[in-house]
Amino acid sequence: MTSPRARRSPRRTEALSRERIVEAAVGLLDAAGEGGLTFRALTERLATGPGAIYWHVANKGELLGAATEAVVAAAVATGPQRTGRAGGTEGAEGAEESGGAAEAAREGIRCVALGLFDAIEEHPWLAPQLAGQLSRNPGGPVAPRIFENIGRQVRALGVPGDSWFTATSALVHYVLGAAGQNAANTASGRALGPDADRAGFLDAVSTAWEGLDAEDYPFTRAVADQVREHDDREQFLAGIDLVLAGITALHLPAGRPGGSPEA
Amino acid sequence: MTSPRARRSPRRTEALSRERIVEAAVGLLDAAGEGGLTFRALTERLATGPGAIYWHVANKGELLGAATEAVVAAAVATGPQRTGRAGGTEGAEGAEESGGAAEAAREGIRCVALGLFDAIEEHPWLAPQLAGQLSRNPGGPVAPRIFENIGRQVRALGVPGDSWFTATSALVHYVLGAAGQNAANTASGRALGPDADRAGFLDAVSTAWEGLDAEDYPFTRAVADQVREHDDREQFLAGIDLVLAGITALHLPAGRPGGSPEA
DNA sequence: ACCTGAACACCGTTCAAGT
DNA sequence: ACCTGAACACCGTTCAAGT
Repeated sequence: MTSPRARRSPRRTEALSRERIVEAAVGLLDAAGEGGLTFRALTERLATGPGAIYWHVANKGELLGAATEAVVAAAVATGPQRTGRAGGTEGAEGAEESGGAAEAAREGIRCVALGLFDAIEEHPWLAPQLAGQLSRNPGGPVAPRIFENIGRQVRALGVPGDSWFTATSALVHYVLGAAGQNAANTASGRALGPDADRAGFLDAVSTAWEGLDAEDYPFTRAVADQVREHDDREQFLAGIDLVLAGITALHLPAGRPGGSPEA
Repeated sequence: MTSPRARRSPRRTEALSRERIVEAAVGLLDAAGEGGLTFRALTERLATGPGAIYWHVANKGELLGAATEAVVAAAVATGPQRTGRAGGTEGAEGAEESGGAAEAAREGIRCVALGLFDAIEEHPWLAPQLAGQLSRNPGGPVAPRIFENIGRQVRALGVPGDSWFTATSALVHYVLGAAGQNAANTASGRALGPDADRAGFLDAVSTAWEGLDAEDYPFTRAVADQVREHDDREQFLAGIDLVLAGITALHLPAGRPGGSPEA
């Protein structure tokens, strides 16, 4: 209007684009959760009006979907190179020793799963997004992306073709369920206070479970102390291994390429 | 009317209570999804003002939590008596034959899981609720209720105590992940049109997956037709059995009380 | 084509006031 | 104690109007 030059807004020009909008949306979601994503906060952050955003994006739902897709794509892309304990299996392609390829596939599954786990923990708003409206647009690329990455490793494991869908679905469902639950936990932990970050929250849950009615909740009470001491990632991987063991037992031919000694 | 004899007075008196409010909330959620729960719709349905509702309920979040708890409680309570294929194992308590108790425990797990599965399918708004803010109030009774019901059967299975938490967590996570994903699917199916109820939606997903890039999504494309033909409940139970097989392989003593002949 | 910004309908929540 | 209902701040979305 008045002066197209030099206004004290740090990023006045820069040209608005769908990519920049999605980027800003992810930033708002990370900073303040699902409630933090607002068209008004977005217009302020991007120094525009709502109409400009609606030119690039149909509505809030599509924006949430695009943010979800962006984060998931980044997560499964960088998954294999993570710094966590699930690295160092680059011999997967050439491995031909009995069970070597299968074990590499198992490591690959753990990698993809951990990538999603970390992404959901880093962006807790992802969990309900994936759980509640992932398939709002079934043609959308986020469901196939997860499915493809895990499914390839299932195939490499040696699972026969008619069990691919069952085995892959089970893994994906476990990953989404576990990671989602975990995100809910970390989110609540933050809400309790930034200092009592994680241990404090687990302690609160554990104490609450110990205080349950002894007659109605004997099992939950008995397990309460295991809640206090468990490690999230470790527990998550233990669950993955449980599903993998089930796949090995039910879907792998008797040759058990898993590498475990015959018993 | 004002007469106490009056049969079904849709509104008027009836005395407002927290229970009646939660009941109405579930009705609105079932009818129109999460967006259907509105204080204005609630006031109209209950013939009151918003202040009356706020007298019994702190805010919308608490109302959603109460609705979730009510539905989950009903689901796990009626689970064992369902009409589905997972009934008829009332001999669990007295069974002493080798493996009989363990197999009964497995059936019990399938029952509880199917109860939750059906509840989420019947109330699709439950899925993000359970995934995203189940542990918003960790002392709340919904997480322990699910955990307790599955955990007891895990104990009955013969899993040693120090694996209870791992095994039960894996089962719960799978159930929540699978049921949540399924609810998203059915919800999208309804959105596509009431006539193309379920098969039409699966067909759409299958076709979309077949149309994916051949180089980026070879596995997903190869599995597309299995998507079209699969049955939700069957697939869900197959996943349960996968996790159960993993628990048997990793956490059950060598005596394998599962009933399978020794090998 | 891309952007502006006032305006609209609707939402959760509050609160002085009633019984 | 329990309920009423106007009012408030905020939200997603639209659209005539500008460049």
